[in-house]
Amino acid sequence: MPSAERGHGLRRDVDLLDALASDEAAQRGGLGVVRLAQLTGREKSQVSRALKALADAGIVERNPDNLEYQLGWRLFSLAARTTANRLARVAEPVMRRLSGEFEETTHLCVLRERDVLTVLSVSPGHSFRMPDWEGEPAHAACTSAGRVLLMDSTPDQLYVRFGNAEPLCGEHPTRTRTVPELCVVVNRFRELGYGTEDEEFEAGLVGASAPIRDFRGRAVAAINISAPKRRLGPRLDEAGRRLAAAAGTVSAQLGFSPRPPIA
Amino acid sequence: MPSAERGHGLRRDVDLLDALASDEAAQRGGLGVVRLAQLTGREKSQVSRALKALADAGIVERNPDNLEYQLGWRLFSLAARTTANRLARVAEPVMRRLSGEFEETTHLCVLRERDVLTVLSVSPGHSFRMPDWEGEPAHAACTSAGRVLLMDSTPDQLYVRFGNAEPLCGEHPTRTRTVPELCVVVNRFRELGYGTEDEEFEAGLVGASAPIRDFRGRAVAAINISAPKRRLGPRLDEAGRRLAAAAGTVSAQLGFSPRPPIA
DNA sequence: ACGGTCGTTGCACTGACGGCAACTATGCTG
DNA sequence: CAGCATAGTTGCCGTCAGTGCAACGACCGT
Repeated sequence: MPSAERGHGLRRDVDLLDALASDEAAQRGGLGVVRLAQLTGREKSQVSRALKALADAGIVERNPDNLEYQLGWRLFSLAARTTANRLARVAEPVMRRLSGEFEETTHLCVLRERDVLTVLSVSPGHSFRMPDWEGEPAHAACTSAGRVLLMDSTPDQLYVRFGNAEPLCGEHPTRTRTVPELCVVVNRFRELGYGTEDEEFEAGLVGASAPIRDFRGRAVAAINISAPKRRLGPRLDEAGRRLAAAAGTVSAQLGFSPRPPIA
Repeated sequence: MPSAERGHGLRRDVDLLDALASDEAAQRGGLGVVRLAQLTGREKSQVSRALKALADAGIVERNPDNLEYQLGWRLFSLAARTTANRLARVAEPVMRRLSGEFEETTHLCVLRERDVLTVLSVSPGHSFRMPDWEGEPAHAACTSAGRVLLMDSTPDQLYVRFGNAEPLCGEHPTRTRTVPELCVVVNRFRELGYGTEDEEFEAGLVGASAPIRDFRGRAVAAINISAPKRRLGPRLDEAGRRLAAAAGTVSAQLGFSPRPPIA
């Protein structure tokens, strides 16, 4: 049996989409069949047929000249309907205000498996950094944003999520290496209402985060602000409180009522 | 024979995604397996399995409480990483048409910091696309394109972006020298849906611009047409309306849906 | 406890995907 | 212009993965 591995059918097509969203595809206008076959490890004939089907569905589009493929209109239409997008639309004005107040970049993050995904970045108007509002980069859950998103988890759930993958945060000089230690930190964050990080994710970088809750009360996202320690360090706890208030505003717009029914 | 038609594998899964993008799914938090089976005409067992695979790939997400599915972060990421690239592609043919109609050059502009960068220029004859994203000239935000790109900003944000750098447009005989004046102009443009300039950036030059929005509703670029006043002047408002319509076409291809974010 | 709905799982079947190879088209090189 | 290389499509057949049915477990309200 020469076939390396047989993914669950559809997962392979996702690989195609990922390849079409890669930097290489961005640099050039798109990607051809053979290149896509290389990138995904599939047969070029399969790639040809799969792409034809995908193009038929509008997921990808083809340039009639190059015969190169790119992501299609339907994907963008779908992306507009994701919860991440709804969140971003509600949170963006609040984040803009925060960015203006602190003159730093704020991020909107969601939790995916063991990673934190930055969905939206808002920089103050005069930021010198490029608009790196990438959707993709995923960080380990040793950031304040990640820990804030874990606030609702029980120790058992933390174990399920992180298994025995210790140390949790790789080789960084982090104080929390095991799940029990993470529980302690998360508990403190829960009582505070916000979380902070002090060079735990990256040297010289500090940050604060606060959870956004949906109508059910679940922490669905986190607002984060991070910056070099010498700039934000002294104001870190103030930033945390402001973030908590801002996150509360967003949560309210999502239908979250702080002290819901009952007790 | 219950089976209506058998699409090419993934096409059926696209039906699922479409159902998850429906208004019904947006109103409620998500959709359950049985409902999705009804909407797509598939077996519920198949829907269950297919969704499990899709969730595994990150295309959809599951609410652990309801067991309901909703569109996932990966769609958002794919689209976010590709919009910049797609922008020039979908805008180019539209701009070519506009150039032909008006016999003038159209520009595609993006906002960076306090400057407007021209990314693509289309003349009735040929088109020049700027290498990388670095457009060659950087104009102050006193052009119609720049102001159109500022349509979503609040006065506070404008202050953050431009600080106290007055007069805003250098020594040119411009009517807007301060941020409050800029706010007035921007507000008018927002109501119009397009913006115009009359010798404000350069003597003898008039122009019109309209904003292009991506799938998340952000004004990511502006489509602009500028020419000597004696040629374009009389048709300037007509040009503005045409630009707004053209920009709407491009926005739609970027997944922009005019609907407001949430109830 | 009961019926009702929702969601998952087991299992046999078959048709659609998987790979190989032949074919066409285009471009580069001597 | 022949020759070679690369890109892309199509035909073919074996087999594997999706399909449908039905049984099962979970949950909810009366």
